[in-house]
Amino acid sequence: MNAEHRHSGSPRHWLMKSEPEAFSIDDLKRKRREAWDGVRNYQARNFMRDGMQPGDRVFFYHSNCATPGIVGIAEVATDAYPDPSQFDPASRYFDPASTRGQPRWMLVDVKFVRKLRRTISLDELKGHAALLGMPLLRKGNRLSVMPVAADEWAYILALE
DNA sequence: GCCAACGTTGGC
DNA sequence: GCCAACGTTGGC
Repeated sequence: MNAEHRHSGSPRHWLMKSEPEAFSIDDLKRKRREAWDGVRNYQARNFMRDGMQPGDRVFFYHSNCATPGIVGIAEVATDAYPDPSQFDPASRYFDPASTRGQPRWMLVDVKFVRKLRRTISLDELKGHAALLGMPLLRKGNRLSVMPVAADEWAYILALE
């Protein structure tokens, strides 16, 4: 994806993973809005930097927990900007190779939209042939930010 | 807690 | 530029 694809067409859809022990959908609900810091994977960064625009919808996914799955909906609230944590030596996300002049890591703010009425678990998603093309379901996938096709988005919402 | 899968790093 | 070693992710 590149700059010429930005701001064209209808809003895109995304999926963002978070470990609920670190930051859950309930945390987002309480705070209303959050800077999605700590992404240190280039592909995930590129989706935020080059693909996301304010108003895009996001599936909030709980990973590394008892029942991994989609638990809510958020919305992209900003364009991408430098992740402040990369400049903070006290942060676990500090990156000594990054400079303010040439920041390596970008993020967006996301805001809470709603919780799903129930968790749509990873296990359940795997049971739908229509969804098997999702990067989320690819074996060994470790991306924490990924696109969701419009038809997959609608299909999943219809499961709720 | 285990470990497969993957991305990154660094020696050469 | 190769690739082994290492660290991390995340399901189970």
